[in-house]
Amino acid sequence: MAPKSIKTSLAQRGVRLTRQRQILLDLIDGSGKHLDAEALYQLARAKDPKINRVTVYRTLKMLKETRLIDELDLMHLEGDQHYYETRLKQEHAHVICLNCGKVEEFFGEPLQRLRHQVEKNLGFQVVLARTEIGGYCSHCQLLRARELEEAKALPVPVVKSRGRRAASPTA
Amino acid sequence: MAPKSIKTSLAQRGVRLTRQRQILLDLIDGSGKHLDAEALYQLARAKDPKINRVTVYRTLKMLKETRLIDELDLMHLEGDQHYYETRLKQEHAHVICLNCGKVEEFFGEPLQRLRHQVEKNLGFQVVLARTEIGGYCSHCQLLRARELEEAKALPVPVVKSRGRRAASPTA
DNA sequence: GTTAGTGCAAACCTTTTGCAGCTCT
DNA sequence: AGAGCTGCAAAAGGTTTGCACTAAC
Repeated sequence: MAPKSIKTSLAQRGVRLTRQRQILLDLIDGSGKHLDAEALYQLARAKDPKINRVTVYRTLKMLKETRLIDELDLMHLEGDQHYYETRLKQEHAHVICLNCGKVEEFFGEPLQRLRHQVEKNLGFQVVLARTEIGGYCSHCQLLRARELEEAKALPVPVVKSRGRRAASPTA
Repeated sequence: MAPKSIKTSLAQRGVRLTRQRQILLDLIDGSGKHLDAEALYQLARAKDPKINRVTVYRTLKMLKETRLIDELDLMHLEGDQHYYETRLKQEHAHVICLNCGKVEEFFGEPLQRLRHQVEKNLGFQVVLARTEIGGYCSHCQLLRARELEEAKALPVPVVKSRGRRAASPTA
């Protein structure tokens, strides 16, 4: 069940808690992962085969505009779709491995400092913040080092590496 | 002219400096603004009416992959297109007014701290970082306060406000 | 001369819209 | 009862791809 806070928050605004929305809300904060519209649609379809993709998009848009969920890009590693997560958690940055697609979350004071400084120095009223960091996770750094070693030991003709697609991101 | 550094950097990789690429490179770091593919295409067309939109996309993709430019979303305030800027500047966050679309840049130590902490705490090798902050600029905060005052003084029926489109972002 | 890069047309993927019918409060 | 939502079909917006031709090195 999606936490009462989101549902009551919606109810207070006069937003109807339809069957479709309940399903989507439960999925969004039930799964620990960052889901995109299509994944959400597929999962929702398992619970209600009648649900329409458009309803998913409309619900996400509404939740985003009412600031109940955050929209992420995750560095567009797999395409141009967006990912979503509840706003219940503490503010965090998303750290994405450009090789394997793994997504880690970083909670730490620089994020709050940043927010405060922007408010103070620019006289800005911060409503939402999104920090995404791309690079290589410790695992892929090792992999890459090993590959380089092998290349040195066995100098075969260099294969031109075109931008590789990463694996699907995980929470 | 785009700085020699970018052009030599490309030349060293064996990338050809075609007429089209020269135009685009000059535009990208000549204008102080954050341009999207379409704006870039229109500007490039003024200098070379034969240039094709596809070439713009291909060039941007290549520059992004070779890490010579950064891709921004600017909170998708006007649509789902991307904006681009050279990587010559110091790392900075983009602060976007959700009402008027103005984009300010924030340089400050929390950004470096964040980067360092992610590298140290997660053993991550940071390659690129993107921080976007949405909210209300000082000007729009005043506007909004005034509107609220007027609403209080003259209690007309509330007009439901649907998500408004912001003005085009500026550097 | 070679190979990378360009232009064109067409496809692609994600998201939005118009409208008629359904449903939650 | 009636506004708010949904589903369907169709379109829009942004970006990529296949292929033959062109131009940079």
